[in-house]
Amino acid sequence: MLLTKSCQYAIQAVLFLATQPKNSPVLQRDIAESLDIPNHFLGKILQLLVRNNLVTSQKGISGGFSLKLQPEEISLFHIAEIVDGEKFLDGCLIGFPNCSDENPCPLHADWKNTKSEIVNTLRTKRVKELSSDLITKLNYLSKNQPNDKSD
Amino acid sequence: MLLTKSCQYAIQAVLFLATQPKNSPVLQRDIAESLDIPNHFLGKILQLLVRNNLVTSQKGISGGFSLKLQPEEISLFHIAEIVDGEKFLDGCLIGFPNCSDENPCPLHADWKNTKSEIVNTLRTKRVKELSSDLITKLNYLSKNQPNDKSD
DNA sequence: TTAATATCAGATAATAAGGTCTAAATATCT
DNA sequence: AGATATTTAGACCTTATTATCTGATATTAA
Repeated sequence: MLLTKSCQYAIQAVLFLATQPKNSPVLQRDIAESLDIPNHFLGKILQLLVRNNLVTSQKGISGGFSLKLQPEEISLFHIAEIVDGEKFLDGCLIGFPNCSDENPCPLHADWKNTKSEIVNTLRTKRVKELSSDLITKLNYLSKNQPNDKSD
Repeated sequence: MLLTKSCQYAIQAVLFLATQPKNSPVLQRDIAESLDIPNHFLGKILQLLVRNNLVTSQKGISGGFSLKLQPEEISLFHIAEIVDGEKFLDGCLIGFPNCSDENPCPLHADWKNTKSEIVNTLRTKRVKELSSDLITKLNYLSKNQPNDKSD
């Protein structure tokens, strides 16, 4: 898996927030149910996003989460860096220690190339244009698998 | 991590076997020490390769492991399928359930494209041409980090 | 004041990675 | 032929990491 579950959930949650009307915080529970993510696991992830200024939170009645940055400012790479760490795409494909430009493994050049394409995709894709696509998906989910994992 | 450690070790081991003279089995211990792989973990992986007819083993004195197929017949994809499972590259980048061509997540098309490139690389790269590159790497390793993890 | 909500520490479960030990096979030596 | 040392095979155990759950605390709108 290229991205951890935490990271996948984070991306999903941010995209989801972007589909919701701004200025009206969304409950963690609603996010979890809509996306079929374990509720409390999502909580931890959202806290991380809050601490990193991607999302704001509001406690108490009519509280919840909403995006802090504009959807066109947030790239998927941004989210991945926060959740999976800055070097989430570093490392040698076949696990050689000390694999580098100077001491490349037999696949170094190819993998480096592929990685830069992936990074490019993640940097280019921003929440704004992705979130609209998400709505279709959510409709599908709500029709085909009623969520029942939350409490 | 795209490939599990087991898979990375498997690829390293197969490449290493390809650098050794055919018809003279290589000891598991020697493979482990040369590549700095935990010896007994490697054992398990080699057994898997044997069961899948990629490698042959010979017990007893002057026994060891050697390639069963020709180095030009073995692609990295072949190894990855055996160790990480046939669907090691399936699945949605951001973890949507039911992500498919019919019900794509917002990144489906891009990720599908990237995956097919990765598959293409892994299918194209065969042990023959990669193993010679490996020798350079091994020389570097032997100079810079004497291996001491084996028993 | 209260109910609703996020926050946070910590426990538990699942999976990946690695280790220990014994059995089975086999070339070599006598 | 039989004993022996060497080596792979395999069952089982431990550790590390990731994923998930539980419950108590802090905050805040009503």
